[in-house]
Amino acid sequence: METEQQHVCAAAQGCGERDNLNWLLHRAAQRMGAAMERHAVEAGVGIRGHLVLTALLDGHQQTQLALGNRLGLDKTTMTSTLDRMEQQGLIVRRPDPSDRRVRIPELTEKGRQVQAAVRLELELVERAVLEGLSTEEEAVLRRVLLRLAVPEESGASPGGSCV
Amino acid sequence: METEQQHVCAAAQGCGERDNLNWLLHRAAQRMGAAMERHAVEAGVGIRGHLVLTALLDGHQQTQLALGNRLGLDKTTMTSTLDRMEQQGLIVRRPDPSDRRVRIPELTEKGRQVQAAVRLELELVERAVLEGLSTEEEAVLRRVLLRLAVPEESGASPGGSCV
DNA sequence: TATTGTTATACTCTATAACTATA
DNA sequence: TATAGTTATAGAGTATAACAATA
Repeated sequence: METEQQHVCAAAQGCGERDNLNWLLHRAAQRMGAAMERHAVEAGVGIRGHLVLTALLDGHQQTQLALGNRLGLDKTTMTSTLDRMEQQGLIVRRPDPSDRRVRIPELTEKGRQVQAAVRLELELVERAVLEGLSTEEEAVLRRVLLRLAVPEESGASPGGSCV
Repeated sequence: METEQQHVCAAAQGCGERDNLNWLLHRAAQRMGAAMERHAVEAGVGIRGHLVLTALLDGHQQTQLALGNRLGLDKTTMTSTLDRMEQQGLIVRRPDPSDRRVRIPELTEKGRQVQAAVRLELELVERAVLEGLSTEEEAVLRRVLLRLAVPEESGASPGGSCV
């Protein structure tokens, strides 16, 4: 019916959703999240749980609140997520002697193993999704997304790497 | 306590969430969506509604199902979204004489006005978010995100533009 | 009085299934 | 029998507020 030119995009103001950066971000996140969730759950934890496991990997001791702020999780979300992970034996909550209000989440050996296993699965998904991109394109993507996701720190660490 | 080198990122496998492409996408989408939602709601419709309005702008007549597939919305989500928009007088559902099962959503004049007003607001947000990026960086971002968000079409329309 | 963490509550988004009316 | 759309329901994700223990 409209093979000729397929409409010239309504008043030169873009074609709709494809020019909508917010939509692009949400769709991309939705698709990638769904693909990863499938693989992660088979390996014993959701992507939310894996995110927390990975954040705990570096050995920094931090309160639940600090961990939530770092990952963009509400403290109530943090509680329920850690509840499930503690039941699964992936983490423990260690009380802090210097401040008896706080609890420091820490990886268990099982948590470390599950993190590593899931990480391999997720890397495969990520690699498949990024296939065909040049090294530079991927670098730009990561750098810009980091700016959008963690705005205040992008200027603080100009080197780009995490040291 | 650890000013020296701030930990060398746990076994060279990345610093955690900042190397997690899925997390970057979700955080970026979450932050941008929140910023846009605030501005959009003041102008009379949510970002979800504005997305639908914009998709209807081009005048293509399409069923609710087709519209939902295009935007990545479930048909049940589509129904409730259109319900609200029809109550607000932003769209009408026109029955299709050739197939009396389907209903074709169409913009009203008010819908067109609200779309334009909200669009101006959202463009300001988008511009603020992208501030500081080079033209090329923004182009790469949009192109790559489009590939992740709408994979099958990225190869079908090599020109990049939407004609 | 302020803060950490928990619980309760609610609202949105998403997905599934059941239902209708058409085809 | 299959499809478009609606409705009902349930599950996550997210946010707010109230609360207990502690600072």
